[in-house]
Amino acid sequence: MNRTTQTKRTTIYDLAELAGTSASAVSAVLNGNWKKRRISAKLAEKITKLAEEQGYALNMQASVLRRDRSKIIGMIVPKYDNRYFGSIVEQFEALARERGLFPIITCTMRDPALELEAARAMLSYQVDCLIATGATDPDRVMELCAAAGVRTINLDLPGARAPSVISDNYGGALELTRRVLANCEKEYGEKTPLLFVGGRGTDHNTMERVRGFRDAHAEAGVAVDDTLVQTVGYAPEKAESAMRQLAERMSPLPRGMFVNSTISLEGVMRWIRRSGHYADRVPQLGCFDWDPFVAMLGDHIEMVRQDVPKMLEAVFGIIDSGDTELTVVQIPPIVEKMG
Amino acid sequence: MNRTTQTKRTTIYDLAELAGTSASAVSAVLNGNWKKRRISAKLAEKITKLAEEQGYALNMQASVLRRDRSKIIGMIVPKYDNRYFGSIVEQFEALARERGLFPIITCTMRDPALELEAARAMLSYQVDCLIATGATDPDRVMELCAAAGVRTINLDLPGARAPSVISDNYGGALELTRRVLANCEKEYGEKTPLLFVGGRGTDHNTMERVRGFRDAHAEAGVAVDDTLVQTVGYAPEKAESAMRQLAERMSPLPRGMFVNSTISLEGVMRWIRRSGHYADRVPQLGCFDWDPFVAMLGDHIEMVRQDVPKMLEAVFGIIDSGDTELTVVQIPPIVEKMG
DNA sequence: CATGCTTGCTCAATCGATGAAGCAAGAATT
DNA sequence: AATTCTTGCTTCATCGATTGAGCAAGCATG
Repeated sequence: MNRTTQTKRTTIYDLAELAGTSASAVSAVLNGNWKKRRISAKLAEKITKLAEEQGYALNMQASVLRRDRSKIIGMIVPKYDNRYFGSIVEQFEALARERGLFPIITCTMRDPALELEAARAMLSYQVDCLIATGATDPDRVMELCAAAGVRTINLDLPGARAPSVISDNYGGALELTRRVLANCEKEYGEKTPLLFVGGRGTDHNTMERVRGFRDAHAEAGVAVDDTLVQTVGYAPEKAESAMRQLAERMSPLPRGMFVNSTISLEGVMRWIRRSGHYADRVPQLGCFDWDPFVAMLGDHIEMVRQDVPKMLEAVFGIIDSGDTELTVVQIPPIVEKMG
Repeated sequence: MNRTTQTKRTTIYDLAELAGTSASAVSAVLNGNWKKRRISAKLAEKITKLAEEQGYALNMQASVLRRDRSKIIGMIVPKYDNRYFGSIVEQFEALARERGLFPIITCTMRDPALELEAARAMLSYQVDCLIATGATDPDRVMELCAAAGVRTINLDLPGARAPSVISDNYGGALELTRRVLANCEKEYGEKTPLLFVGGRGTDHNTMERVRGFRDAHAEAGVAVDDTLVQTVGYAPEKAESAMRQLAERMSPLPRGMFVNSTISLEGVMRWIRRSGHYADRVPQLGCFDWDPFVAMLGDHIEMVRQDVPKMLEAVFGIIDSGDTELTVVQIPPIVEKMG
């Protein structure tokens, strides 16, 4: 049968027959430990050449089944619609590959049920390790994995039962709020409280950012009413409708805002443009997360950029060291200069 | 040993022993064809309950090894740093999961070598089908896959040897150019040629877009000099330096531009802001690709949004039908209204 | 010349799931 | 009573790679 139209793939048994040797020798040569198995260089070369000629490709399913470690590393991630998660995934793939690990990623659309289903699927594929990024219920994921003897690391959002790598949300929010407050004062000559929009009131990051937001206000001697904290979810639509409702109940609207993610900012900006509420004077904005085009939107926006390279180095640092301590590593985000 | 601290995973043999039955029966029950195998409902229920209790998870490596089809579907994708590829990946995952397929995705960073390496890795994992998205050398990928009897579908960029689903690049570019030309005329009262920036001069999409760009100019009776077509690559830095160099050689600069992707636009916008060249009057822009924040950048930007949902429906349509015809399906992109 | 060591391999069990083939017990048919 | 059919399982080979154990030939040592 012609090699290019074959339907059966070449296996080590095929190569063994062609080389007039055993499958065992072929396996040893192709997975690199032929020296340890005392295969002669001559035979090794012959087999290698044959494998190349025949377009042999290892069957990972068979290989993983036999080995104790799969060298597959999984990640679940909420969405691919923003630069933050996009760069997390890019970095993750690069660092995994560097270590000879095969990365598989699943996007959960922020759906807790999908999160667990995805984790289960990854366990079925025998991942050695699972990174839960921005998981709504990291501890539940961790539990599933623990039952299968698979380690977990939380990224972006911390969990109580596995090592976590997150941004210094409090610190970033504190600094961001300070800057926006300062911009407001410069622009309007008075100290007024900002509005906090976006994020889930129940997630750790949002709570920490709200804490930073409040503390920066306290520092400046500005009181923050509870209605000014609108943790209505991340989706643009939710931020948009929160703004709409707020505008009905409050006048004048706050001079500035702390928007919790670019994705919420999308909704806020849409509302600002459509409603015309800030037509006379643009609000001073702060956004927790970075996007190149947001940075170009004007000189009234400050941004915090989470330090994705450092975060992923920390994650792989934990993986490499085999650490299982329940540490929470906090990586300082970068507060971008305006303009 | 306690179930929660175990290191060995539960297998069908463990369940068989606990249920006092055979592994074969357990397998039949758990993969759903116990009716066909004439297992009694009573035993089925018992096994199902046991599996649940023991937190049994199928070992996919073993299962795939035995079956003829893996139900794994692969995709290679250039980058995750823009909305277009982000939504492609999100849609891909969703549609794959809908069909009971397990999606694995690899990002190639636009590196041709990584592209092939990634394809090889996916073949090792026995993918049933591989989607090559925006591949620099789709035919080489296709060749690799064909040798393993795996079907390929090209997405975004067409290949000569596998079915392809792409945008109607010519039509989109034609309409986009028309609009930007019209905006320029409205704004400046005269018909002048636009600048085309970004993309690779060798890739099909860019060539088609340039063709649309030229034809729209011809329609309007405007001549396009070759120096006005700067297909210098997609990266922001490349677009930026192309602008810098152009500004040294050309004065006045074009009134408007056709920017070939948001990622190139990032560089163009950066240059515009830094150089101050368009400080007096902003250029009229057209961008082939959509981004929510770009849409907010001002009323001088027109955008073409590729119809990702339709494109992926087309891809899965081909997969579902088992088609192998060398068709190129062209999906019309959506030309967004300004503002 | 017997013994032990080294070199260069092969054999066969194994990983976990799958499914064709087969078998035993009871029910239905002739 | 003998036969066929049906039900409800079990047995066992198989997928492809891995690896501990073992074996034969060649060489060195006492």
